[in-house]
Amino acid sequence: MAQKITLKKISQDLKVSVSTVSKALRDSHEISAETRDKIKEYAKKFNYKPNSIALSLKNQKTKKIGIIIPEIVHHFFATVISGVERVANQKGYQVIITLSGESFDKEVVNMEMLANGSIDGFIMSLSKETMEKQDFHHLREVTNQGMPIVMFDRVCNDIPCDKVIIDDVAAGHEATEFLLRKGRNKLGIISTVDYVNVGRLRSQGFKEALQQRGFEVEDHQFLKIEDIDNCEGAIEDFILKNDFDSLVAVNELFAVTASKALQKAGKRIPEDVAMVAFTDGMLSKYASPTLTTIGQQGEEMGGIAAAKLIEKLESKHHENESYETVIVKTSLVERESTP
Amino acid sequence: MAQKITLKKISQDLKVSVSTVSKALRDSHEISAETRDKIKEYAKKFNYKPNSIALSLKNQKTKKIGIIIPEIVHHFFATVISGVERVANQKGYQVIITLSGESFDKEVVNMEMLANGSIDGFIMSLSKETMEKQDFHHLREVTNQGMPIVMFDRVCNDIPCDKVIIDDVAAGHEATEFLLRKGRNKLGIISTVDYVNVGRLRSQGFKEALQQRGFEVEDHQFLKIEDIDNCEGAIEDFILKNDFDSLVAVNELFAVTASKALQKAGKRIPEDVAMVAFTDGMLSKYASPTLTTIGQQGEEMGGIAAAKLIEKLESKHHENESYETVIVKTSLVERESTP
DNA sequence: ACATTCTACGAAAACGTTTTCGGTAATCGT
DNA sequence: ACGATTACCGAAAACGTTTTCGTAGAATGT
Repeated sequence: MAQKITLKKISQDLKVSVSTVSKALRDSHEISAETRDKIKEYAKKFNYKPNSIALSLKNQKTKKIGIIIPEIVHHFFATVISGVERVANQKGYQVIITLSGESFDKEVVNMEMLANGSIDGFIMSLSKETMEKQDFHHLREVTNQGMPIVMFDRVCNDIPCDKVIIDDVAAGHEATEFLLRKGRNKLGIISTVDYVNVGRLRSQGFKEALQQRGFEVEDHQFLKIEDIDNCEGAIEDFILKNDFDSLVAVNELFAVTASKALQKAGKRIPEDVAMVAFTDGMLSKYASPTLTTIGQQGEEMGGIAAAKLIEKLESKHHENESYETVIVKTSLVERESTP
Repeated sequence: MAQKITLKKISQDLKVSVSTVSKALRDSHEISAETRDKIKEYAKKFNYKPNSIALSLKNQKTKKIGIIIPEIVHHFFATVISGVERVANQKGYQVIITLSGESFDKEVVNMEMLANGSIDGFIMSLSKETMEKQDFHHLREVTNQGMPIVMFDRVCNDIPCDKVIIDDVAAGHEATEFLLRKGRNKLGIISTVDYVNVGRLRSQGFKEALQQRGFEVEDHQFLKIEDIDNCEGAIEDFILKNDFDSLVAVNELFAVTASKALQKAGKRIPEDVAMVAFTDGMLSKYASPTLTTIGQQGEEMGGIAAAKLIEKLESKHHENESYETVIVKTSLVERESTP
């Protein structure tokens, strides 16, 4: 019922000017104590809150951050958002989220919708289609307009912006080396198709680790999953056709699927086959057996991304035109899937 | 570099008035074809897009929906957001997300931040603290200002608004009845503390189902978890002290934890103990054994909530002051944890 | 030829703020 | 007592739109 109260209404009710009300509420010395108190009391009584849209228009900044990610139901992305939200809120920013659903077109549309003044800057992770097409014109348009972008996880190098990533090669290396140190020597890796950066890079780390130890690396050790939602068959094939004593999986889902297939085939984990997965999420913690994982620190990545974006937004001095790539350290969490 | 282009800049460059530009771009008949084309061409060339903040201020509507949920890393909430986002986007709305982290204060603060004109309406699920305190003044303030709210899952009855819930009593009944029909007769339920609605209601359904079948229901059949992050001990106790042949768990986490504890105690699932869980998420699908669950249809709930909110927002005729509670049907998904 | 109707455009208000600039009194200094 | 300062307040511009209204000139009607 009680419609929203504005400066104008207060000014009319109290027979003063709008500017007087505004100044009074912001404790300007130009207003007498008497008038100020009267106005403040009235404002409080009617629960006045400045209209944020009007402020945005006036100040030319919205105090909002736009997020574009492929999916929100992936635990990793959810943790990133959680991290972004935490530091953004703490610095007085709000978070608008849009989902690309791994679609290039939706990514472009969402970006255009947000870039029309709705937000001050972007935090995003590219869709699979975008990675595949290598078409970044929408990103370039936004940066050209002077709107900063911080990319995380799935990034590209063609756009000048800050980035927050994990060193996927090193992490792949670490996972592999960990298995080698446990005495394993017949390793396989279950990865994604190559245009997904993280899959390619982790595979590369896998390869490098093996080569450093003098192993020959052969194609049959690599499984590249195309359709993540229907991976059972491919994974089952993979483990049956090869005689691995250990596996690296670039995400939890592949790992759990492989784990089940192995158990079904009568192999014991970790005795017969050891496993290391990426993304330390729910599944790793609660699968049977629980999975040794390389944690992706989504929460931390989100926090860092938000901090960097806000820093850029609030350094009005535009001279600051340098871009940084933050590499977040991964952490190996040992669980039951490794001896 | 190329700063954002506005109507004013176009009008100056083309030596016409701002109103002419605006009309031309909106295909007004008041503008000659020649002028219109010239303006449109220029606008396209410089990629003009109307500033959404200015539009929001002018139209007194933002085309944005505010979401407040306890946590985003819970799969159920993530699916709800996904559903909201889908239908909202399709109808030209954007989604702003804030997290209460189960804290009453943060819920209030977030609500106040969003209610200052940032959004047109709310979709929310209450924090645990709010449910416990039963303090809804912040909700009432918002509805009093004429801003609609749609609540889902964790709702309260003190606020006039639309609601989207599952019939938790019926669902608890269904889960229990399912086990009874499988011939089980020593049932237990692992639930949350009573101020969390869903836990209480599902427990009630459990009780009713048993009573209808003529069973006596005793306190030792109920476990109410206080601290969801440290539930192992309590659950282990619960299953060791009782000789259940089947369990209902009000969420996946409890179910998986119980499943592990049971297997550790040498019980086979489902032969010795059958289990039904709530929330059909990742864990249920990938745990060992996989879990029979009552799906919560988060995606659908989110979609319905968004549709109802937008419907309310766009029915300018304020006469429409009736509120509806939509009950989403649950679906039982049978997996390995039941015979 | 004169009144009327179109055509095509501009001026201005409105949305809710903040801030700069002016201006009127009253107070001060000498 | 007179100029200068101070205390207090209002007008107006600005942010970027859309829309209502006004109006000049041209075209039309009789």
